[in-house]
Amino acid sequence: MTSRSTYHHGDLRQAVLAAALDVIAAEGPGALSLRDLARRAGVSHAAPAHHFKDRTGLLTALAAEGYGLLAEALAAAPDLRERGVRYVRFAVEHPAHFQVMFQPALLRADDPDLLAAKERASAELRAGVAGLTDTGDARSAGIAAWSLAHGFATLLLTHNVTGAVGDRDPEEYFRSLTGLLFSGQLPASGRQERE
Amino acid sequence: MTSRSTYHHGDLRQAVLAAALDVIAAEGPGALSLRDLARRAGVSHAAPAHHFKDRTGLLTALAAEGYGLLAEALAAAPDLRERGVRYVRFAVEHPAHFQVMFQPALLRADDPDLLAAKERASAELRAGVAGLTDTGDARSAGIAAWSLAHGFATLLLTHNVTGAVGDRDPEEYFRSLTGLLFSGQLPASGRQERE
DNA sequence: CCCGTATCTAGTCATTGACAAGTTCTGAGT
DNA sequence: ACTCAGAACTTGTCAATGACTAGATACGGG
Repeated sequence: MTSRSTYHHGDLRQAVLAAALDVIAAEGPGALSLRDLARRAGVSHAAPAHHFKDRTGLLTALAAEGYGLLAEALAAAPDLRERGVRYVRFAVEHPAHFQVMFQPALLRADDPDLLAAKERASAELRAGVAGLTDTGDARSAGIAAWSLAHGFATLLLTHNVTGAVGDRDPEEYFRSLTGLLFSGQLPASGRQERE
Repeated sequence: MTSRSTYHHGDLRQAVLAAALDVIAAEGPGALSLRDLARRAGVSHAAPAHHFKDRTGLLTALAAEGYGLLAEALAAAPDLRERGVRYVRFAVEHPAHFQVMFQPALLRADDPDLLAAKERASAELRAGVAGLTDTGDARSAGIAAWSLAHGFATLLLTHNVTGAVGDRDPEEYFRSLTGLLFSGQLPASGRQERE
């Protein structure tokens, strides 16, 4: 990709997005440099700006893409637990997207594409608890489930549970976690001594 | 703080840390600039570097401070649920610390102070599930509880549950979430239709 | 074939992080 | 009280970056 015979790159937008994902996954969003991405794509230093306006624009495009992928990943899940598993799988398979999606400070919050994609993903999340309305507060139930999946995914990506998960498949581990929770093994309100 | 009669600032380290917390809470870690912090403290542009080596050093110091504060906040909680509530409270009251603590890419992972503080906080987290060993896998139970609290805290700080929480106290809302979970209101494995 | 426009290049400026070298102050030891 | 080693801070500098502007090139509809 370093040399290029034609004046036009052909698919610079996708090339930059792909390179950005690599950089973010490896070194985080802070290490992202438009000029570096331009070099990787073999174009001049200002070329990426034409597609994304600025750094924030690029990150916003990535986040929107991420929400779209998440919506796809969650679609047609058989039940709530499986939806959680897919949420975790998404985070593991798309760590760069996931990171950017949940750092509002990096994004243009009012971007139309971002809002639309976010709404699609949000609808999928809500669909996961749509059938639980009569057993309690569906919205709260959804937030509880989302918190569990999101927290596990985040801790996973920040290397805070690597020891416990070990060689096990993270998705499988998460499945067992949900089993643990809903079987009542965790007496959250039970008193206990300070060790 | 803009003018200063003495050659030495007196407490530049603390001044820079405090200013950094303001910036991060308002605009995220990416907006952090050592030179800007120097200006706010009324010192020359290179003064902060003497205390923190570089940008990563500053962020690492903040993260270490954060883990110390978290360990304090969790200490002597009466039960697991209350420990979760305090975890959420910590995130709400120290959003800048919380953000930095869970972005490994920003930190020097092998920093001794960071590791020590992290270990203290980790010990407090483990203590929360120390009494549950006979009811199941204590480590997994701990990770489940941590995931729930961490996920809710993260979603809260990223403005992803503001609508649901509304005017309610986030801590109180989280308390009710744990109640929902452990009362078996959430049939995670129950089949359900696609809406 | 022509021209409007999308795509990309080249040049520039202010800002930043990092480093080096020099200056001012503090305080421990005698 | 004196010295001096080192901590705290300043000044100067360099390469890299984001953002902007103006201009060159190529594509595609009419």
